[in-house]
Amino acid sequence: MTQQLLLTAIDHFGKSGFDGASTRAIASASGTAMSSITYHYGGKKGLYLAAADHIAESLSEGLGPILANAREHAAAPRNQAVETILLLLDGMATMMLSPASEPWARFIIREQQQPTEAFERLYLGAMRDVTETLVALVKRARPDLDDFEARATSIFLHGHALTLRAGRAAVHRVLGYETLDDDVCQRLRKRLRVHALRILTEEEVPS
Amino acid sequence: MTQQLLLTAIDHFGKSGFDGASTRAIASASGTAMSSITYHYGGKKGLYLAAADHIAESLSEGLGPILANAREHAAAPRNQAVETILLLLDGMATMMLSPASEPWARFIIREQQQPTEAFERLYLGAMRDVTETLVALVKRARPDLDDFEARATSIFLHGHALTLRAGRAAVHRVLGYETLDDDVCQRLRKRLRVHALRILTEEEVPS
DNA sequence: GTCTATACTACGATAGAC
DNA sequence: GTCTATCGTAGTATAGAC
Repeated sequence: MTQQLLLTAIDHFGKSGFDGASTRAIASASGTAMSSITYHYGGKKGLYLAAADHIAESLSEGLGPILANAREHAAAPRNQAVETILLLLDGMATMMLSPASEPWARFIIREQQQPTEAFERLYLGAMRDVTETLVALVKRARPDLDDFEARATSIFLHGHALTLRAGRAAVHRVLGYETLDDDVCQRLRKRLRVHALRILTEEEVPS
Repeated sequence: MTQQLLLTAIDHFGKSGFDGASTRAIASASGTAMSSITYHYGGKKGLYLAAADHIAESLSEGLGPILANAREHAAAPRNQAVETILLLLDGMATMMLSPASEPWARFIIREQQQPTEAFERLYLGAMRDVTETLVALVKRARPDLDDFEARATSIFLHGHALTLRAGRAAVHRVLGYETLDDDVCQRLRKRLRVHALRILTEEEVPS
């Protein structure tokens, strides 16, 4: 039951924000009484933070295999580092394109605009692993970049995947599709791969 | 007074969403009575839509000169098209990095996750001009791409600027800065330019 | 542990004074 | 055009039955 309460909470908080979501509605949609939120989580804020923790856990689990693989190649030779980054980015893009990510991505994006204690938990619990792994790989793939440039590059690479969620409504409009079917998703991922490859390939030094 | 009401509304709706924001708080922060919202906008929903319209107008005005320049170069030769795109992207990045964009960007990002009638107004009133101009320029810069590829490329290029707002909290963490000063912003824009340039340069065909 | 009942606060809308 | 006053509704929290 507490599991269902968490899933419903992520959905409602993501859609309406902390203030906009109502504990009555969350409890009702979870098939229980509102007072069970008080019993299990101590109140609305406790439920909100528990929802953030649950997202962090799911995220870590979802990217777990890819992240483990990426960490193994943290000291890999350059071409292998590039390929590892492409794999990681494709995993992130696949998540962002999946309908399953809609509820928790909404929650995270909302927290990004106005971070609270919940963002701290999201970042330390799951996001930091991803970003720091990505930065390490970028440094491996592009040893010519300094620390800032490598971090900025990581942000923009990560941003390719993020855009597919954060700008979803615009993506639909620009492509002219009301839904993104498997074929479209695959073509978007292909394009993302091409972009990343070009960004990760060191510039030829002109004579 | 109705101007102040709109600005406050954008801020409150952006932060708390439609449900979470309260007309009492908006009116109070604007130095007027709640009933003036009913008088001027017919109610909470009317104020929300008026806020979206106001954002669309501001956005159009803000990017106006750059967009006008971009449209002039819609049929420009390739190198010029690339340079025009870089200019447009830099303008968008500068907006996204500016503290002034925080309130309305929050509003738009929220609408992107769960579009309502307000997104329709934002898109048709301002965003479509930007995206369609960008798509036309990308086709000019990369005639080797088909329609879908050009649109996907436009989305990801646009995404570079979007990421600076939508993932702002993560940007702070990854870079290790609590605020983005002028120097950091300039280096981020420089990096964005490098990425865009690489993406817009046609691949050499390997023998 | 899960429910119902209730206390208290804040919401949006509206009527009416000025 | 802007204010105050008020109505009905819905919010969170809490107490207490079972």
